[in-house]
Amino acid sequence: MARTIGSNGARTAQAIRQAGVQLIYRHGYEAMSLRQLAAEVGLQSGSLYKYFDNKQSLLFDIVRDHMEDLLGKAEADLAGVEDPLARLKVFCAFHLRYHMTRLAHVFIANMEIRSLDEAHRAVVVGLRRRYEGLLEGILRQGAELGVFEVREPKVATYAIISMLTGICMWYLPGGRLSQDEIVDAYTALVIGGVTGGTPLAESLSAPLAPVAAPADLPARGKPVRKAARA
Amino acid sequence: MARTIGSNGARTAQAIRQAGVQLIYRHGYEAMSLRQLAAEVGLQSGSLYKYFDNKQSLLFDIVRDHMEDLLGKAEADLAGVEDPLARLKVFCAFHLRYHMTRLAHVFIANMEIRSLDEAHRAVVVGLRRRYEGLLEGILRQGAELGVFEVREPKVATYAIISMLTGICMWYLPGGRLSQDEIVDAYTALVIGGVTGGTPLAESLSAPLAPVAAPADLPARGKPVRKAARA
Amino acid sequence: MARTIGSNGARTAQAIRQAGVQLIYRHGYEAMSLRQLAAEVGLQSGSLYKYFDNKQSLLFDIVRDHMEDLLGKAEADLAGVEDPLARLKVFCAFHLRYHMTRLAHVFIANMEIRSLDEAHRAVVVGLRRRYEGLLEGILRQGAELGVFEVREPKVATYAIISMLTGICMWYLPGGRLSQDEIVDAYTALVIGGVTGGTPLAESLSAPLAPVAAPADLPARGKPVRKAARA
Amino acid sequence: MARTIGSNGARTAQAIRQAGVQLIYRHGYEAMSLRQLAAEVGLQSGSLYKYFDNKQSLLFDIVRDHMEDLLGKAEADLAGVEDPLARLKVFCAFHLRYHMTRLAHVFIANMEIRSLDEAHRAVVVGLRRRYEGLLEGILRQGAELGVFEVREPKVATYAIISMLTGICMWYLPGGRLSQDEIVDAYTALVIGGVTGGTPLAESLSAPLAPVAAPADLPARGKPVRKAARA
DNA sequence: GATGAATGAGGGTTCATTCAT
DNA sequence: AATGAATGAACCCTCATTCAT
Repeated sequence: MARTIGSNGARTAQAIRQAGVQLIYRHGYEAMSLRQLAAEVGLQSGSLYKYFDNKQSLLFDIVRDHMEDLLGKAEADLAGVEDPLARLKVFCAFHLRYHMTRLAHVFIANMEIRSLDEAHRAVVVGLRRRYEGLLEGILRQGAELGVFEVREPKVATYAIISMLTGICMWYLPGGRLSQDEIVDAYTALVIGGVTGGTPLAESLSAPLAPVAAPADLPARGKPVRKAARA
Repeated sequence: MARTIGSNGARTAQAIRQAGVQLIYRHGYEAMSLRQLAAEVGLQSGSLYKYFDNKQSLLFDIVRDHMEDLLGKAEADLAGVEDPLARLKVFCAFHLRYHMTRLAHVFIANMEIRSLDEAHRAVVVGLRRRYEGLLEGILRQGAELGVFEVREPKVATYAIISMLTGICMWYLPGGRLSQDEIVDAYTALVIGGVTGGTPLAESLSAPLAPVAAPADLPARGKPVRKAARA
Repeated sequence: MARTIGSNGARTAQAIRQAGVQLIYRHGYEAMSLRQLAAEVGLQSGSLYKYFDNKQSLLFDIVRDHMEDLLGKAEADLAGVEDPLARLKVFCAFHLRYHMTRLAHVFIANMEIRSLDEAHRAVVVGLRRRYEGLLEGILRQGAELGVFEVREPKVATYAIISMLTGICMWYLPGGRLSQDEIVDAYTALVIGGVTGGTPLAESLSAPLAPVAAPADLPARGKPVRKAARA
Repeated sequence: MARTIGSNGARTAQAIRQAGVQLIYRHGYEAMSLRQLAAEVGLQSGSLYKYFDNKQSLLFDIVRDHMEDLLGKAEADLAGVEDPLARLKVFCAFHLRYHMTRLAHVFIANMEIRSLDEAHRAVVVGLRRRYEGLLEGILRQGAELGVFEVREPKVATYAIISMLTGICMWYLPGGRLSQDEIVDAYTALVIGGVTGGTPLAESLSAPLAPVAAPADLPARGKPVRKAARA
């Protein structure tokens, strides 16, 4: 019944993960050095490699685990709710609360996708697609049932998720507004947006002049002479 | 009327700026190396220093110039429009078109603020505040006149700007939808959101269980042992 | 009793210090590159940073340690000697022997103070002041007791120390003269100087025309456009 | 009788020389950059090459000209003075006044010999030898005539020159002491030293323990793997 | 499970110098 | 006489990573 000393390993692994999340959150993946991380958990930097294969996989693990957690919890919250409007409210509330509770993870998952290499990014993008699919499904269902007025469910999905996720750019626990108030404020915007507030008489954008394209926007995706990531 | 063979300062400066924008857009500021940038414009990396003081100031110049341009053009577009609803439509259309036309600049300005050092970041954040102020003013004015139903103008401002700005995460020129269609879709969401679609019976978030806080979210702002940016 | 193959931290640290002293001695601090130093001890240049924080601190460590050693040993040699003349002889002998034995350190400590940054220089200058204080104390004591004839003890201190230290500009072990002979020769000059040889009839310098100041000597301390040292 | 505009060139050359002296004096030859120098005289750095072949030759010109000036003026001052004691006084006074008047040149000539390449250094060392020869001649002459008591004229020469030259390490115009007072103080030390003050009973250094040689002083002149300067 | 010495590549940056204009 | 664009080499330094112990 003796407690194995070795269980230390699991604790260290957890400490690394937590410190990694905080460091990436605060400085960015590229700007975080493994020396910093090691110092944070009281190790030599070389010792970190007992706990991950390389810096990249640390990021991937964090982001993947986060996305799976997000997806799983969202599905759990939506389970059993049938009505599209109710489902949308549940989704909004879940998304907001989750983001307010896990600022760091969420921030990383949104900002550091670019730092993932091809293969890892594909996995994460896939998970993200599935998560977006939840909302898109709700919007399509509601549109079919006539309760939502959404012309472009795909666009609306991106728009709503961007809006809700934006909370992690300004929210700080202990601010003036309670989480409930924030959820209400955001949800009102979403519900209003998809149930059509004041009807729009005609094309809103017609009379406006287009913005001229600047010179420095050549064909996107043009390859760089040397790959940025070895 | 002799044409200079290779060296034309102004042209080189412009080429550096454009290549810099593209490289930062595609790889991120931290991940872009000045050797890469120099290669892109056909120079030695040391020669770049004829055109900027250091890597940081290149980023700052790009972001500052962009923000001032954005702010100036927004104000120009709004000039003379009085009605809050009309102003809101103008704002949405302007913001979206601008973002669709300057994906790279916009993306950088949103993603790389973190890479700016203290002093530079303050300047950019100030410009951003002023830009947000435009929208917040519109929302407050509309709320006072009773045409908008917005409980928390600050939150609504953040929410709407996040939503509109999110377009630079997915939009690619030449897609299925025209810029007009995209503007319409987004604008409908915004207008609906602030004019209140279907009224919300009661607090929307009440019945939902709060998300448990994860272990790895200690007090934010905890100092890192060694500053990431010297 | 296993012998480590290659890596022995303490030994490497010592090797770096020694090679650093030699390289700075021979080429000067500014002219010595860390690549050179690394090559000298069989390392990659980056590996040196396990052993010091930066090039500047390597220099500082060398100079500070040297000055403390010098000061400590001088005080030890003088301990218990009371008579000013005897103390002066001890000081001369100590200083000369020390300098003949540690040419490189001494040379560095005298030539590279300028390469130390503000804070480090202050420390070293402080140590140097204390060392000079030893000699000045001896001269003042001797003057009070009437055994020395020294009008300006401060000037005499600088003069004597310059004279004695100058040995590191020409001395090479194995030369024609033994260390004893050299010590005797220098000490005779010092003792004669402060005990007053042939009395000086009148002001020695009066009849001589002053040297005209050259044009290139404006007010000293005029600031340089850009600081040499960041 | 019109003033040629081109005479500007000579003025610029002079300005460069003066600024160069000041910059090298204050920062050291290695630490001075040609950009700094160019800025000081209001030129582009490339334009400096109209006035010298390279950085090295700028230093050489400064040092050589200074040494020749020093030597010439010393010889002039000594001309016609026959008596060794008088000659010694003249030498001391000349040397001190010259050094107090040309701090920058003198400092450079003493500190930057190491920065001269082989061939240039040889020239300067030759001039320095000739200058030392003046003093050595005086000492030998005085010793032969019995007015000086100098066992090792070579050592005494080095010692005295080091002592006198040391003034440029601390002297600042406008200090407490006049140049006359300083000259007197130093000259008294020199004259006393060579005319033998209190006779030294026996070998002064005999009873003192030798200083142990440190480990970091291998054979001097050991070549460096790579030449410091290309 | 962890150390600590070391690597090798690459980072941003500065420099003396060249040369067409 | 001077500019200003550019070079190419070298600088100090940091990094992720490896591995014998």
